[in-house]
Amino acid sequence: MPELPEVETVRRGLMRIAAGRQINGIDVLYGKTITNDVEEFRQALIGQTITDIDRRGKYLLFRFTNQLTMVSHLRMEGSYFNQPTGGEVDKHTHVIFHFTDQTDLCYRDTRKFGRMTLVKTGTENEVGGLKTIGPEPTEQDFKLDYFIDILKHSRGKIKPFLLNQSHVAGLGNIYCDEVLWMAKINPEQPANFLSDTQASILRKSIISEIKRATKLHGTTVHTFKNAFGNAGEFQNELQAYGHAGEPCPRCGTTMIKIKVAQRGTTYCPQCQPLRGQDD
DNA sequence: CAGTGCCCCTGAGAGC
DNA sequence: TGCTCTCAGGGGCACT
Repeated sequence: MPELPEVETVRRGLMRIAAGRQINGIDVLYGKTITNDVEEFRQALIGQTITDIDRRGKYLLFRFTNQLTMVSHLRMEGSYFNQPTGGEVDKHTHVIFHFTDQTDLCYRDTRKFGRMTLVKTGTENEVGGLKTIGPEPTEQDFKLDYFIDILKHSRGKIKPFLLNQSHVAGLGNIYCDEVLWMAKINPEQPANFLSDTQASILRKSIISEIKRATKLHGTTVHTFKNAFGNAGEFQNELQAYGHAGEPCPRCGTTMIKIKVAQRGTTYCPQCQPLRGQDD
């Protein structure tokens, strides 16, 4: 499930296999992947060249000549890879961009959740979740004052709060469990019960964890592969996610798994106790 | 407006 | 063996 570090890894791969290439044909094998009219999408892009690939949160932004931007979200299992034109096409490949250099950029997505939307460059912030997306989880963009302020105004649980991309961009289920474990915060803690100290520690954990995971090319669980078909290395670094029933690396207590807002959630009941407002 | 819950999808794995 | 059921989950959307 690509989260920010995985999407950034994909972006870097795409810069090498797609940037600078000119499109001379597009096959759309599963129409729902494209939210535009499929024929208009194809006609608008044929003849265009990919000039750059940017990222905002978990969204990829393919920049084309002719002032066009394709917003691509991988959701659960979307992936890109390249191969020589005419290569084999499996049943989960839904979109193929043919380049003039006789290579293809293929989009594969087993669960068909991923979406692509073509818009005029400059209007991409009106597409889906980009309308309300929060700051990037970096030292410069994700300010402590801002974080403390939005926490105080939310009575919901901290885990779904962090999964909400309008609060801070890029966190998914895996990194949420990791940063809450690092910061010793219970996933069901109401957001407005966090102390300023906890908020500060949590913010630091988010920034450092995303940075560290990006450096290690993301986490490979299930099927995530980067644009070169390689796995990330960060799965070896996970402390909480996927470790239910095992001893907490910090205190040895058995980690437990519960459901929070429909999401599987692993945490240490000893290190991450539920606290009241005055604790 | 904030929060909740359903839905989109398929494959893996469990249970019978 | 083979069927059915459950689970995995990001984000859009309807609803409270």
